[in-house]
Amino acid sequence: MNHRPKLKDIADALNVSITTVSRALNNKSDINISTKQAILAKANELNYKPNNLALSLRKSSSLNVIGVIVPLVQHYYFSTLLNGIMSSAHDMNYFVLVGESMHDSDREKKILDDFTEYGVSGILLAPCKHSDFSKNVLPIIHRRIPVVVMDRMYDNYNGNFVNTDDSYGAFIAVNHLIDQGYKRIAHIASSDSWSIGQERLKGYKEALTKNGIPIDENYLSICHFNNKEEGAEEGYKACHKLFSLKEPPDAIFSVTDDIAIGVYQYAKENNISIPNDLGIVGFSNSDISNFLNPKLSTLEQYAMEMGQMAFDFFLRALESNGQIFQNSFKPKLLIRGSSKKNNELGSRI
Amino acid sequence: MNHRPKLKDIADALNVSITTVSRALNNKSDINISTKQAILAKANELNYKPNNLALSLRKSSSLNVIGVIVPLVQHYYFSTLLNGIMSSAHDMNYFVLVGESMHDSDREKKILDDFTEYGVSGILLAPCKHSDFSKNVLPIIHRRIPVVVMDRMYDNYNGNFVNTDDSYGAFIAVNHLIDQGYKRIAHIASSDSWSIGQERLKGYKEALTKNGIPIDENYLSICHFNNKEEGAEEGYKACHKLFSLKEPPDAIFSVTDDIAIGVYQYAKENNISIPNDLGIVGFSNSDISNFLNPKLSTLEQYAMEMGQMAFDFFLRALESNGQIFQNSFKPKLLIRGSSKKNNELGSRI
DNA sequence: AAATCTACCGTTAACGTTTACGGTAACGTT
DNA sequence: AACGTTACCGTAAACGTTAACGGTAGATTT
Repeated sequence: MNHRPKLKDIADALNVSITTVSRALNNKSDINISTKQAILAKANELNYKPNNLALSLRKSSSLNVIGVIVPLVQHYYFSTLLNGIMSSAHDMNYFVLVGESMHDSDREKKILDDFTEYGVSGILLAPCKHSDFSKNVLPIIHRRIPVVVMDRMYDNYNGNFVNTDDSYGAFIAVNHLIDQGYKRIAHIASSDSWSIGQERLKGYKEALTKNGIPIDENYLSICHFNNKEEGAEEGYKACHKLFSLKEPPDAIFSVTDDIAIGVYQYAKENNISIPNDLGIVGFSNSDISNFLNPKLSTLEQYAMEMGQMAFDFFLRALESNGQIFQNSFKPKLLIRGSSKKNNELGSRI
Repeated sequence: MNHRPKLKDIADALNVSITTVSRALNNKSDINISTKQAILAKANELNYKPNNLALSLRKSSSLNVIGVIVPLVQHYYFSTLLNGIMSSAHDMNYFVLVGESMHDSDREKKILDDFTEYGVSGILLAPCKHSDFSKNVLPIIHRRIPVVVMDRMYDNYNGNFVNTDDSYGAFIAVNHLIDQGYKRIAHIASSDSWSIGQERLKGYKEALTKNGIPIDENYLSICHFNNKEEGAEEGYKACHKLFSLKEPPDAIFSVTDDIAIGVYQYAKENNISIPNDLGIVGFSNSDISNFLNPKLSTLEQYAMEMGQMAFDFFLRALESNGQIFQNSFKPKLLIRGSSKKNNELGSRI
């Protein structure tokens, strides 16, 4: 007879009521110190563990469970984010339900609804492209379930979030290219209207104007992302367009690392030398950026720290009532081989 | 009033008992067809959704929830595996709890215990290195919770599993190198006693002997993995050792792509040309393998399909009683630039 | 006409826990 | 002696659902 011990087992063994046992284990008052100790000892002896399912039903919300939604776990950035969330969650004894929106807003909504129906105590969401805020997220906020939005930002959103200071990142990246002596700096941007792309574009322009360089719309090449996260092809096309100009750029700030890969391909096929003929800086510090040749300069986004903070924000939002937590991480410029124009010292530094 | 509708709401609205409503919604017998229809209509009108928490308590196991444990989500192979699992789970309306063992057996055990305590209806486990089967997994199997082991195999394990036919993969890889005309083929192996490394070593040896090539123990370089999944350094060292031989190898079959990266680094620093001076084949088709220069020949492991099948096995194990499901995926050799010795036609084919 | 069967439905207990409420005994206060 | 207070503990209801069991009315069989 090997069933899992419950309150009744302890109660029967000590001839007390279930309620008393519950009181002892939950540090409630109205209990004698010696009974309490006896109960605790017995609980320990029987290796009692509270039944989460019963607790969840009682509290009518899944205890210690959060839901996390990302567009795609395979993307290094998101898996790093997930890693950060899960490590914090594990420390705090939280379970993590994971769902993938696959960059489909309807699927995202379905998962969000499933999660709330399941009774998660909070939701951490990295929205997909074209995610519909009022349709997908608002109903959940109205249910008073803590939500932390990560990475992408909704327009006029003023709830909990953690994200990257994209315009700052773009600014220091372009500034760096200017410092290196590049003169005609292009930007391969993203077509969608999401804040990320817009902010990076903004930072790009700010850096140019601050350095007294006029903004040339010809040096703006827009990438139309499909939903499969395959930026390389788009980067290739965009690069081709830029090099069809009478005066092609001598540097590119690419809105993502993926797109930069396409630039590498174009450069290789057309004997354009990186970084001498063309400097390039990406965004994200994807794992691949380190294995390109030369290594791609890029912006570290602290995805793991973002994940940890997102979980922390969730916890704090759960406890405080209605307080709002927000943070933008300043990305860090990683200067590698792809953007060092005057590299007399070689790449061994 | 805006609370979530329950059986009682439907029952009250139609003046029937809760049980009758339950019967109607669950396609049970002992119910009049017209009452049933009325109930279904009402349920639809009120947008009734069953309460998972209550159901879970009743059945004393979390309904439609599985637990998945991988060593590290950031690893492309595991996130792809996860992706496969989650897509199938989503189709079948299952929730997926995810945990990371971080290649720590004790942590793995903790998560496994947490999952079973939580009441998941099944567990999909990609064991960490040095995972302790009898300590971590056996107790769960004894609880009759369906377990599917993925990727790594335990010694003498005869439960449900999906994995890769590693010896086969190694065999065709080495065979390919021989076909290309490489003569002195080394193997950078893994030190741990896990089946994966052993099987790949076995396949390596089989290919050599089948082609009448004697096995030279000097061409066996063992890598000592740490737990951080950083194979590149180890690969570098192993490669250094091999090239200190009087007669260095002209080809390397590397037990993983990560290790192959270290070989690339060594080759670059020592002006060894890949694939002309040194052919190399990796294992896993990691995302990076495609961005190395030249592209790394490697073995596709079908991680996504493995994940999908693992979930399918779980479902079938849940329904059938005690039946066991097993499958080994034959990996596919992806011949890329790193192993084409006689590439007169260039790499444009 | 009595007995049996069938179709339909409700009552009740159960899953394991928490909590509002009530109760008892001992003690102190008027 | 009557009352109030305190410390401790148990009873019962509740969370939302399912399932064993029983019951009733009508139809069918003996």
